[in-house]
Amino acid sequence: MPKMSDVARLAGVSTATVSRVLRNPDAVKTGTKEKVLEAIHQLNYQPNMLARHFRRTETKTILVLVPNIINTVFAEIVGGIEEQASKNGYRVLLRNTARKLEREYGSIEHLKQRQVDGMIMLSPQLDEATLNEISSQFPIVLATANLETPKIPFVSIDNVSSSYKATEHLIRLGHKKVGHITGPMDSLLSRHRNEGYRKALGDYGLDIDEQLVRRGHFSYESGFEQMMDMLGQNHVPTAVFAPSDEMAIGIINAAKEHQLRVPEDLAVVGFDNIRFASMFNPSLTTIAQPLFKMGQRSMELLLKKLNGESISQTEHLLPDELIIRDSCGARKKGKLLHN
Amino acid sequence: MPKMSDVARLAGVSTATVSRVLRNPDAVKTGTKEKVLEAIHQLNYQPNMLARHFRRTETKTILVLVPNIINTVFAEIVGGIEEQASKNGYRVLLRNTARKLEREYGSIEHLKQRQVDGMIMLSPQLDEATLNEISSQFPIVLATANLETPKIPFVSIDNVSSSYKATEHLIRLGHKKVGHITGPMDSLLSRHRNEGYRKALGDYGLDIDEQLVRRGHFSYESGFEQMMDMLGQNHVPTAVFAPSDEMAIGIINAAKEHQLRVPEDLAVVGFDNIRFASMFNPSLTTIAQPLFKMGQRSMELLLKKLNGESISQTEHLLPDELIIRDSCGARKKGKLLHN
DNA sequence: TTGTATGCGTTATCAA
DNA sequence: TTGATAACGCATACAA
Repeated sequence: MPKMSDVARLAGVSTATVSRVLRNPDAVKTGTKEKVLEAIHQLNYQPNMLARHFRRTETKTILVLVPNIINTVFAEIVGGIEEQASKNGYRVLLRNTARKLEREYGSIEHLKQRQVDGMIMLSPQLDEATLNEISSQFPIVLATANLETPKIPFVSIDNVSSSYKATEHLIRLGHKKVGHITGPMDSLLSRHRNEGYRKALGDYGLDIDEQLVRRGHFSYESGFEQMMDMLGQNHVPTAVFAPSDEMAIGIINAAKEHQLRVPEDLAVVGFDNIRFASMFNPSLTTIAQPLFKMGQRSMELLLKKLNGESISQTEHLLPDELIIRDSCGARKKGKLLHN
Repeated sequence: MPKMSDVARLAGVSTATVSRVLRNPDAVKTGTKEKVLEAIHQLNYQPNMLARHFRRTETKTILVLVPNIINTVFAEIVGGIEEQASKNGYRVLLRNTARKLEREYGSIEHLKQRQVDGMIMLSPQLDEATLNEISSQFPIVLATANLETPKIPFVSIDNVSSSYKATEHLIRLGHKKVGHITGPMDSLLSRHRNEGYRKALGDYGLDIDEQLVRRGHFSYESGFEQMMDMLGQNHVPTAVFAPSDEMAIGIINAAKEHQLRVPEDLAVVGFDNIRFASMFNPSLTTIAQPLFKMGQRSMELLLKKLNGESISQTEHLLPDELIIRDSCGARKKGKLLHN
């Protein structure tokens, strides 16, 4: 492997000049520059990035902390981050936390050891105080995370209003008994989605029937189980809002087990608009989060931090959208009205 | 940030000793070791990894090249790689090629510049000659890839036999007109799956009806479109083998559009056993690839290469499994038989 | 078992 | 505009 000094010798200049040609070409006379470039080409020289990183104490690498890479929601965000990062000469280091708190803590070591220049945390579980502490020392950005008192830039959607919108949609379709299976309540995001649901019911003068509100954790299984249980009671909803599409599918499959038709006997609205939402039968009415864009935006914010630019705003709520498909019954209703 | 010399001073030893405590503790007397560790603790010293990497010309980082991170198949393999990597002190750098050949080429620069110690390529598109060329210079391993003349370690399943198994299953259920929608035929993997399909038909004395063999590219859309087209003809299969679950779902939805019942009117077998396969209606009979394990194994092989161990075998075919669910009709048949 | 001294390849400072 | 040279922080060969 040729090194800078080899290039310098061949070009008849000093290593300093070679370095300049690479990093600050305008500071070198055209003639010398050409000689150097020619030598670089001839030797097929590649700078030793390890030396450069060491010398400059920067890695051009960012760390992305993912609770679960197999989850398509996170995978899509990572896609957006990766795209924006490589566009700007940054590389993406991936770390799966498997939702283990100690792994989130562990990632701080990476930053301290200067292994990465910054970090994006997807749905972090660390408490705000700790996050603020980290953020005061290193460039970090959060995604699909909300903060009670935002001091760190984060990218999300407005989970309260989106859930409101989803629930309202069901209410407007005439449902009085709208149930909800929540995400884990230690997550602010879940609490927000729960809040939006309750607010909508309240605004439309509907009482909240706590028997129709169950606790789950975003998964298919929890949706299926909670719904099976609910349908085992004599007290049954005509519509359910689920905080994830996976859960919505679990709910629908539970309904099918009980010989209920969806949407005729039970209307369901999900959340995320995963790829399979449109392939499922019935296709899911759901809230679409702009996941890829959220990834891009997170990286943009991190780039600003890395470049020392100031970020005026910490809260970056991207627009979500209610996608109306078949699971809520709106389309069938529409057809009936037009017949 | 305290450095090694700070620790050395505080502990009253030389930097060499501190370095030894960190990297080769057995070479240091217990007493000194304790002094040093105490100093490290007191100063909250973290080694500067950039310096270490530079000095040792290794990064403890590997590159994973992914055709598409949003695809759950790849995401799951990456999960396995990540798990095995972090278990062994390696970090995973992710690079999305978006199936662009130039990005695969570009990744070679990463290796040349010593930015990573090795690379795992998922379903690479580069030709074997180029791959061999890279492999002769750098530690690389391939996953979900097969090679005509294996010179590089790769992890895969036996795509011929698995497809044979899937097709055979349909034939044994009594189907004579078994169709197949292929993946892209420039991929050896697709050709293998096609080969298994043809072999099964041949072995069971069934003629291959080329009208029932269509070309697709693994996607839902291609499955849907090709099946819609096939069902538009007067010449229709009673069973179809699809080389991906997404495609199988597309096929099933196309069948539903044509008022066909699955599996009664059309039996379908997919491939991959994605998470959604069991949630879909009907649940998919499919070939399960041990994706997470394949990721782990790939990393294990790369670790061997990185440690200079010899790899006796280049071909690592992991066992796949035919998962029988509802889309093929075997369960219903079984029920009938027992009634 | 420990310390001394040197170098890894690049970049930044300073002087020319 | 260029060159000489000194770092950057750690690891190792060699000496003690």
